[in-house]
Amino acid sequence: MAEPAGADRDPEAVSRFVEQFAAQLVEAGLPRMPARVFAALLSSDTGVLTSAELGERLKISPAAVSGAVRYLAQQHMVSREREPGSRRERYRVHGDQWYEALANRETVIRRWEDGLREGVASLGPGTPAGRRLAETLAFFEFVEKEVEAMMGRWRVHREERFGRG
Amino acid sequence: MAEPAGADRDPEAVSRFVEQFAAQLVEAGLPRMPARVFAALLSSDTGVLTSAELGERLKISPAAVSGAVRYLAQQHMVSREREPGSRRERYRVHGDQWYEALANRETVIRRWEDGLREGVASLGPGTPAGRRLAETLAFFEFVEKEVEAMMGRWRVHREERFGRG
DNA sequence: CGCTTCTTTCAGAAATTTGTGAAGACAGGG
DNA sequence: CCCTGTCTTCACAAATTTCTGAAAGAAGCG
Repeated sequence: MAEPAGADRDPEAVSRFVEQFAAQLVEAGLPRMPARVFAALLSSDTGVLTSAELGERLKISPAAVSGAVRYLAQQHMVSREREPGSRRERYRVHGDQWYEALANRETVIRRWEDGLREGVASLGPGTPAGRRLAETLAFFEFVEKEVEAMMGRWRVHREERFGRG
Repeated sequence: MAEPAGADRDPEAVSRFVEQFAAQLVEAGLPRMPARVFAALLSSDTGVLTSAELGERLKISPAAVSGAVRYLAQQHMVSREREPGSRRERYRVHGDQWYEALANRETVIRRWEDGLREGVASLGPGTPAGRRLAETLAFFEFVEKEVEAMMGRWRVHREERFGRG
């Protein structure tokens, strides 16, 4: 029964999961290729794969891997490591950082807030519409603070439950 | 100086805001038409517009309005009301409900969780990959609980600051 | 210093998504 | 019971996005 450590167990099962989970990510707004690459990394044993491995498992061209990885790195969902002494690059899911990136989306929220502030100013803070926007803005500011606190609590919770990975 | 209540002040300013804020929403994953319709509602004085008004302000066809509104209603970001005694339909942003819909995304999170659970099972809970997925799953479960609590706090905070709208 | 291996960039083909016009459906009002 | 006004659905056209193959660009290694 034992698990031949190092090799993925049932490649088909893995693939099924990858595709299915990637589909969810797509539905949530992620572009397809990045979603697939990400899911593949997530379900790999080490959490690290090379460009070639990704291309092979997902049956996509090097170009597609390159594009997807760039996207994911920009979103801070993976990091790229240069294997010293080799031209190979390795991409890694940061075990405990990627979901912070997902959950935060700090930059995005900031831009929303900026947009809303402008809106309040230009529609007039005293108008009904202005007031509605101001309330929305307040909500995002609130969330921003809360999420930060929540992440702190998560780290504690996580450590209790999993030990620090 | 006063604000001619009822009429939007500077239609151009409103439009600028609508388009700019909609663009942010698009970037965050919302389809374009729904984003524009939503922004238009958000920046209207009453928070309620008819299909015709939307089409006129955004320069889009009735078909486009129909599609966008259906999408937004499914996401619980607007609600539709039938003006009794008229065939006109009115669409409303729920002042304080839409961001709950945004923040919750409960259904989405649930599906992610389901996907992850399957993944853990099929990759094997004892494998490194399985453990990674399990941790991710734990994270989402954690977030789900936290968000609920957060929303409670928000309602309190909101009431203090704005009175119950 | 040139060879080899891997990655990135670029232009185009293919597929998907998006919005329109036109026809159909539904509901009130005469 | 038909007419009118409003929303929805459908099929198609247009635009955008997405992925590939090919060529150029780095970086180690002999």
